[in-house]
Amino acid sequence: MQASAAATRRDRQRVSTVAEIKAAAWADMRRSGPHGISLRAVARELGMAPSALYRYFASRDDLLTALIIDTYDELADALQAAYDQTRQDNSSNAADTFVTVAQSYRRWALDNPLRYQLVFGTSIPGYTGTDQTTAASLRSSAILLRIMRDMVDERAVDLAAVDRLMTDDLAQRFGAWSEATQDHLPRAALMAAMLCYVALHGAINLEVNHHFPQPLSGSDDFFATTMRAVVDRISVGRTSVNRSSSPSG
Amino acid sequence: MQASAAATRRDRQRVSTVAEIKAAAWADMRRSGPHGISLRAVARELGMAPSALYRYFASRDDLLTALIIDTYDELADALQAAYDQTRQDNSSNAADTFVTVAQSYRRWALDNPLRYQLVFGTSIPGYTGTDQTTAASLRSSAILLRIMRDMVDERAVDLAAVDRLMTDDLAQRFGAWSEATQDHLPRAALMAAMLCYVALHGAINLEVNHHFPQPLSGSDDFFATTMRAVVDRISVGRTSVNRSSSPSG
DNA sequence: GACGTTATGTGAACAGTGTTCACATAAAGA
DNA sequence: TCTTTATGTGAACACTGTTCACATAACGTC
Repeated sequence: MQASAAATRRDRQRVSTVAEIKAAAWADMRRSGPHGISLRAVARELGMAPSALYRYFASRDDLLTALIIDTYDELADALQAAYDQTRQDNSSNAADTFVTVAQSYRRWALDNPLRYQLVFGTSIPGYTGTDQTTAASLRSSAILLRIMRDMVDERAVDLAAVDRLMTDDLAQRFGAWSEATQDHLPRAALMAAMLCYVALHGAINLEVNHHFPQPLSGSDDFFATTMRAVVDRISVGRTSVNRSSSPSG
Repeated sequence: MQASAAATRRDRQRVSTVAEIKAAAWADMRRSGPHGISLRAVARELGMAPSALYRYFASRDDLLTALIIDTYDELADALQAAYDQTRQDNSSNAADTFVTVAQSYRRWALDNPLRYQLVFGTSIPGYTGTDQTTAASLRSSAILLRIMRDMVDERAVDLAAVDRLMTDDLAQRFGAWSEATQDHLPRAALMAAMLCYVALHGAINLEVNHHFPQPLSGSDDFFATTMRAVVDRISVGRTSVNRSSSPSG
């Protein structure tokens, strides 16, 4: 009887094989696009029969789901790292942190377009397993909500102004959401977070999918300015001014 | 020799067959998802040999590209109709028109999720033919720019404020874009349009792909309020106030 | 009208795919 | 040592997109 971490040798072999399969699948995807993954190609690369893969993944879609979950985790790691690094530099406020984390989000998406498209594109044809994938996405959104918590604590969010935007229906919906969360962010803060997230997602998604107009392609400033603008929209005492040529630096 | 419109009977037969193929492809997609389209299934549905389809489309990807282009046109038609209808009601200003057109955009996307995902998801594995598809997308963006033109004419956009947001690099990029367009919209107006478009795309894309938090699922108000907020962000004399429970009505 | 040309459709074939199944074999636990 | 369990094999099935030689029907032209 060994320690439960190492477990039996066969167990260790198993996780190693699973990792190999995933690695080969990523390599295959790098060649054939997000949906061009082929079980047989993966099996060929590992030098085993195609049917052997079914000992590790119940189907091709299951393999894709595993890759999606890993990708969510990877994104969350990137965001968490950016958050931690910016926060420990205690000269910057929460609004700056948001812009920095948003930029690292974009950087990750542009550096890993395949991973991004796998997660935020039309993932799986019959997309089952929505339970697992949405659970995996929670870590990323938790980081964004954490930043909003910081902003609220710093009195940086104009909660009254955002509240004034909401209809009765919206106030009720965000109120319900607020009560469902652990740390009860004010409903206006959740609305503010959604406003930021919508802009963040829209900008990145358009850019990764090449839906940007030519003159903006590859512009770091546009994204930074957009994030600045939206965070300014929900801030107290809107004082956005002209910044030097590279606001990301 | 007949009129060039009707052309020969064979030509008429051809466009009819093309239409039938597309219709069968849409039906197939309704069953098997955006990427589950099968040439053989389409051929089976039309009662013809699979190889016969190659007389009409050079490949499966070509068929998909045709569907994408048709979809872009369909979306542009929906936006154009919303624009025309709102503008002829000359009591509403351009900012209202933007919100209305944005809502019809969202409505179209929610009513036709497959079409939407086909265009804005990870379209074609090796996505060739970007030339044709981007050309087809121009009609839709032209409508949004047209609304921005209306807003500028109504002095509704705070061009100075938006200009103050831009870095030197951005000012140059948007300046180049402005000179490249037909009616020379001020660079700040183009930036303002992009800010609106980013929010519009982000909100719709998240909702269609089910990336919204539970309490917001199916909320018309959230989208309307978000669009209001972003258009207010770039407007002169920001006067956004609480509206009645259904701002879309 | 008849005649060559062009467009359209057929069926077989090829290479590839995901998935299943009966079977072998190596490792693990009793 | 013996039984159970996990892992791997190879053949098979039912698909897929695509190509090719071949037939046929409609067309433009003489």
